[in-house]
Amino acid sequence: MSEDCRMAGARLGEMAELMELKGENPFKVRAYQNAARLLESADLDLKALALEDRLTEIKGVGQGLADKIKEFLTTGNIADHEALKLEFPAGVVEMLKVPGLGAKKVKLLHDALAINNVGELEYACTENRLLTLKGFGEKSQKKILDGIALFRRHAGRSLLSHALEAALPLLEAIRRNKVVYQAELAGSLRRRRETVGDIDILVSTDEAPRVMEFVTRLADVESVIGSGETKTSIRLKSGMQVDVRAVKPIEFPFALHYFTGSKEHNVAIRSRAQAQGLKLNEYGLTRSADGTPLRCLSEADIFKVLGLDDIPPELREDTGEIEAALNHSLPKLVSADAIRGSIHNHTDWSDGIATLEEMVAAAKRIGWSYLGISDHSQAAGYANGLKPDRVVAQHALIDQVNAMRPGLRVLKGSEVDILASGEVDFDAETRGQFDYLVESVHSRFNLSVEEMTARVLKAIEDPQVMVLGHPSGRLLQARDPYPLDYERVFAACAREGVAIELNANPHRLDLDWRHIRHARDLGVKFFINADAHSAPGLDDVALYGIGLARKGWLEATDIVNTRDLQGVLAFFSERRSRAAKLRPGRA
DNA sequence: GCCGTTTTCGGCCCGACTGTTTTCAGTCG
Repeated sequence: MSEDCRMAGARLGEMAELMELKGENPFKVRAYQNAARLLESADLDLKALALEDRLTEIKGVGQGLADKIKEFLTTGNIADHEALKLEFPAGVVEMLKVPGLGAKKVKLLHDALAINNVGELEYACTENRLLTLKGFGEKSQKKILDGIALFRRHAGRSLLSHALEAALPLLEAIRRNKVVYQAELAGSLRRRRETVGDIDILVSTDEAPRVMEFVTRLADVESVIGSGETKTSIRLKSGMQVDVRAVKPIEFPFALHYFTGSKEHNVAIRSRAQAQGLKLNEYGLTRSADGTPLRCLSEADIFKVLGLDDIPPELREDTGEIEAALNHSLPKLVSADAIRGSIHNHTDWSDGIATLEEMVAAAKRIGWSYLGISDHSQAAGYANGLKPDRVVAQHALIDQVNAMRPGLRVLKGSEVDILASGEVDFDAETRGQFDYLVESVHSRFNLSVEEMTARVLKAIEDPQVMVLGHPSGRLLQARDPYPLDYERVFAACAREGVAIELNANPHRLDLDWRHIRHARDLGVKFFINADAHSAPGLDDVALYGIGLARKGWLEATDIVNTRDLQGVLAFFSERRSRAAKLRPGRA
């Protein structure tokens, strides 16, 4: 049922893009965007609501949109949407993804220069054809070329979350096939990389051709790229490519290790095997001298034969995991059941879609013992940030909820903007009313590395700041991280007792796992936070945040929100006393 | 197209930044 919701939302979103290109009333476009965003992150039984004529009870859905949704539910299409698609080729819509290009400019490029896709746009830039257009100069042409380069770097890859959502149902379907003994995800998906190029599924069976045949007939398949006896590549309707490989049961552990990668990890492992007089490939592990196969029933067995501890897939990036496995110093990686709460979450008081009570109920369902509410601060006008009077009102509500003993403790927080000056939003008195602050950069991304670092370092000094939120500011496939001297920021966080956030939103996954270990080695502690803007958003901690922490080699003790409520409050007071010692006399 | 202690029309967030202009349009968050 939530699938209907997501798909209807996606359709309305596409319609909004097309209407924007067409130059429709911007407020009408926004109405479609709002409804799309809401539907895509909500979990409503649309069919039931439609049947009872109650679609208009959804906030932001009036009679017009209700009719469109109903049309989609009954016919699978929306006539207006089909008509709009005829007006603009898909390549024109794609140009909207180039940073710096909006609907107006794309339409002008399409109308005046007959540019139909990103490739033609790039060519037109190199021919200086944009310069003839009103409102375009050399700098904008250069900016568009840079934007295309960024767009290209991400093309063909998918977010981990999208890939997992597509892969898990396929995996289940394959596992249900009775000639399949075992099936697992492999590749970068199994290693929980933040983006993946394709979905790899490995199958153990004695009847490979039957499995291959079965795979080509799965529901979501758009086309079969290729299909042989043991390997089939398909393209899903979503555009994602899936490679399914079938091996014999005895080969499965070796193939699983091989196809999980990374390539770099495999090279290092194979050379280690070679040095021991062994040969490792996707079919087995044999003695080089006489070809005698060594039996392994699991990946752990393979590592054991090579004198190594079992290396979790997330660590297989050839960044020291093999040495650690040799020295028995691999970390005992954190798991989802260790998490006791999340302290960076939004409600409909700012830009979330769920009420505070709904968020609390969802957190309770997960089994958390505390939930921090951290709506945006006043400077975040675009996100409906709270002014001091609304802070007071929200705190009264939180007191009320806590007084009703909801089964967990609601903490009073705020995601405060780090202003361009490095000041933290709100006056000191208002800041003092919170249990804690998560501070984040949301504006002025184009500072130099010195300016940005100075800005963040200054903001860390506020004694109420407990967490540095999404430290790099990156949006996967959409926005590069802003320049920041991580070394100095990590050192300052360690000294101040300020934790660094591992933002579990699948579009962020920030701090990047490549930096996490270094921060930990400098003494930094972490929060894995949902940054939820809806009730289901809280699940991102378990779905994606844990994978991020594991890729960063973290154990439960590195992560503050594995502690109970008292432990988290103790972390806050420790932070305050450190700030007081570092800057005696300041509030 | 949605919404209503401003309720059936008229507003819907709005300021900063950029590149282009010479007072502004488009994009972004």
